[in-house]
Amino acid sequence: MNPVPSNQASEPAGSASPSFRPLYQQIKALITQSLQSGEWKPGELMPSEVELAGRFKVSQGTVRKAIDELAAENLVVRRQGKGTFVATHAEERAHFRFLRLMPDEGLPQHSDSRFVEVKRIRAPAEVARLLELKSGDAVVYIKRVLSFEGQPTILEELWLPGQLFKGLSAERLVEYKGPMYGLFESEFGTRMIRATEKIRAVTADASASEFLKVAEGTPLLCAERVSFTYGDKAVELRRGLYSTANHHYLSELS
Amino acid sequence: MNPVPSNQASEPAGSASPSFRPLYQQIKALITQSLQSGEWKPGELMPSEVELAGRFKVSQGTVRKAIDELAAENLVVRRQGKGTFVATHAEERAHFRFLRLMPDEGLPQHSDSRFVEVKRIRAPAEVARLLELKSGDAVVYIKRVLSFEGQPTILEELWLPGQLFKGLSAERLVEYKGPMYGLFESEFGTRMIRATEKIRAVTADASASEFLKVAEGTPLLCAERVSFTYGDKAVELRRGLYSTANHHYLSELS
DNA sequence: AAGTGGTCTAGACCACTTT
DNA sequence: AAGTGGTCTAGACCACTTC
Repeated sequence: MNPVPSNQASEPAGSASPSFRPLYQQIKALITQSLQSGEWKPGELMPSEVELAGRFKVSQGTVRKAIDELAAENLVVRRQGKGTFVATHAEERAHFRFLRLMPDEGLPQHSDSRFVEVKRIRAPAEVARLLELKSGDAVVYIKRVLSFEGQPTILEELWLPGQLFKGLSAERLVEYKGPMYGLFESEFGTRMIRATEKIRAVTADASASEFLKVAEGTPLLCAERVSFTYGDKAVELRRGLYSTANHHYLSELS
Repeated sequence: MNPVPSNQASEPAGSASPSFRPLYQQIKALITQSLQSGEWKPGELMPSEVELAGRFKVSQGTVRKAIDELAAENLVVRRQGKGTFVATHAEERAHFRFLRLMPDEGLPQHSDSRFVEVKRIRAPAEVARLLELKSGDAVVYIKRVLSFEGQPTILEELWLPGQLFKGLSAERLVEYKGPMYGLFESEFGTRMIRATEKIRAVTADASASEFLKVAEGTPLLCAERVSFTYGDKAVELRRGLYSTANHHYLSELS
């Protein structure tokens, strides 16, 4: 009667540890695989819960619990009456998902991006370490300045694995409208789903003072971000210098 | 047959808006009320799901979904086989819940706290605004230095509503072991459940340089935290200066 | 009217803890 | 053995969207 595959049967005999994996977790892993493989692309409508339940031979409630967790992790988006969609960075509401710098007064504004440098280099040791590459592997290096309402506010450097971003050029970056993560997702099939940032206080050196139009020695936030795609694979290193004269970094603790 | 109170019937006739409130949300609100009123105290075992289902005349599944959300918000903690417990700050794992400053190398360490000043004052205008008090209302002011492995790292000022923290004294603070939130919860019945921090970069002034043993002009993180208890009521303002020579502020983006 | 996600119920069984 | 939370199922109905 019960179509559930035995949890115990498939475990190695010697496994003394908690060898129990709920069915909905297994379903979640299968759905994640389909997302990663591109069976359903960002922005697209996924099969309905009923359909997935049929495919996996489980009840709708079990599929539901799996999708609930994927929605909580922002991998998919549910819309009542319409269906479940693959999350995408090419959406208005996604623009500020990874940007925690907020204006002291008023609502978040869109930024203008000015690219200072785009080139391919060999990964320095520290970049290679954080991106889990071999030292000397090819990486794309990008340097840009972000301005809010005409005020230069962020000086940012990025390093991306060269292997994943083969056709990435300055021209393509300049002509693309919207956040870079949208471009990465649509043109290079790499979707960022999570990131961690380490933040420190530093002072502006000559270069930073010039790009951000602040005095040398001005205190700045330094945010070092590592972004991950499916399977917790690191695919971006970003180091930003934030001017906090009229902005602050917002952190919600819960 | 259905014990569910009608969602529509009790609505005002003219209500054109989305006047629908799922049953589990109503149950969640009722449970939250009991938490807030102290019917079950921090650290205590709550009634079982079956018992609550009986009390509220709903199915166990509905109670379960309510508690699921409370657990996700860290208001309660579930333990399989034992029961559901009211969350508490007087626990090892809660110590680092609101502290995002991590050592660059090694695991998080416990801090030593040295109190510089504890007094009652009238709330300055800005403090009153952030704590939603009237300007001039009594507040408790605390200033302290936190050290990790002997190194002074955080210079912190706190403002607490005087009304809620009547017996709070320097002696009580010094003799209490563990995080301040544990003291607030056990002695003053005020439990912090959420906070927001705004972070900026500043430079050390004469006072900060003395307390943190750094040169004047050293860049520091300035974190301004407002903490909330049940009902999104602000009950603490905290302003910390963090030395980021050997530490960083960790932010998870998801 | 039909299809989707969202809620609610009732009952069975499992994993874990305590008695 | 008894009690707790955790999983899974099956079916009903609701709210929302589209046809």
